[in-house]
Amino acid sequence: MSHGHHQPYDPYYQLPPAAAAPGGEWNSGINTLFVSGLPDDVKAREIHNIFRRRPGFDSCQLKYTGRGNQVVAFATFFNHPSAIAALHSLNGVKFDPQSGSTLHIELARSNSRRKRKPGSGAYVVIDKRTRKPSDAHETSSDDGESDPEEDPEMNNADTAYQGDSENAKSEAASDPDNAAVAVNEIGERTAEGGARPCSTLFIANLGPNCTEDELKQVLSQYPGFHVLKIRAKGGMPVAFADFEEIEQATKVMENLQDTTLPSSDRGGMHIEYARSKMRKP
DNA sequence: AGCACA
Repeated sequence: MSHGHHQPYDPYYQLPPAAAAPGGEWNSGINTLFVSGLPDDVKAREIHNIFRRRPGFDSCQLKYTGRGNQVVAFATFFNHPSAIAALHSLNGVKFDPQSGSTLHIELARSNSRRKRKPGSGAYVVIDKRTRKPSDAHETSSDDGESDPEEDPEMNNADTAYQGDSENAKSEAASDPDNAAVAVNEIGERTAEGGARPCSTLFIANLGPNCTEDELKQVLSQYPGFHVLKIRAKGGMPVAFADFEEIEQATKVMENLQDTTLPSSDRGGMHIEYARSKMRKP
């Protein structure tokens, strides 16, 4: 098939605006997921149990919005790639087979500003529902374990509600001081490690336990991503990621350079252009 | 610094 677009090869060619994500930024500073599509009787514990096994998970909170019985949740990870990986693996998953409800997950518009208190519960409930006018303080219990018998079968250390009102401020929107960017502060120069631009990337400094799947989920958020191959070499895995266009590979290199995967025990990933393009499958 | 697959 012939591609509809054609652009001349030029090593100094600048990224076309069309290469940017539709809708704006490369939200590479966002570590928080916004979860909707939840049944109105969902429990924070259920949200927590879904996310807790995901690599890089930090904490989550369930929020009963005031509108209808709409319930949403926020899940916070230690870094952006972890959040993206969880997003990809959980988005669209059937949450309740009975009601047929399906998880809808997207990146939150800003990170949850709340840090989990050490030693306290890994999830939080915010209830803004209009129950009774007289009961304005809803879930506001003390910030200790207020309900130890929440779930006897899951009585690990992380099953304590803490309804505190300071959480109520962490909305999905409006948090400019935390919006975090530093997106692309590289020029259009095309000399990464001396290698010439290539639509295949070479990724090194991965942890020994990095899996192809983990990395793939991170990469697949970027347009043009094609194929990932991981190859272990002397104990240290390296990866090759192939993209449709050089410009797309460049974007990914810029955005993920030095970011640390949850599986990593070393520093962040080191990404360069591969010396040769990945062969066609 | 470490770059494979055909």
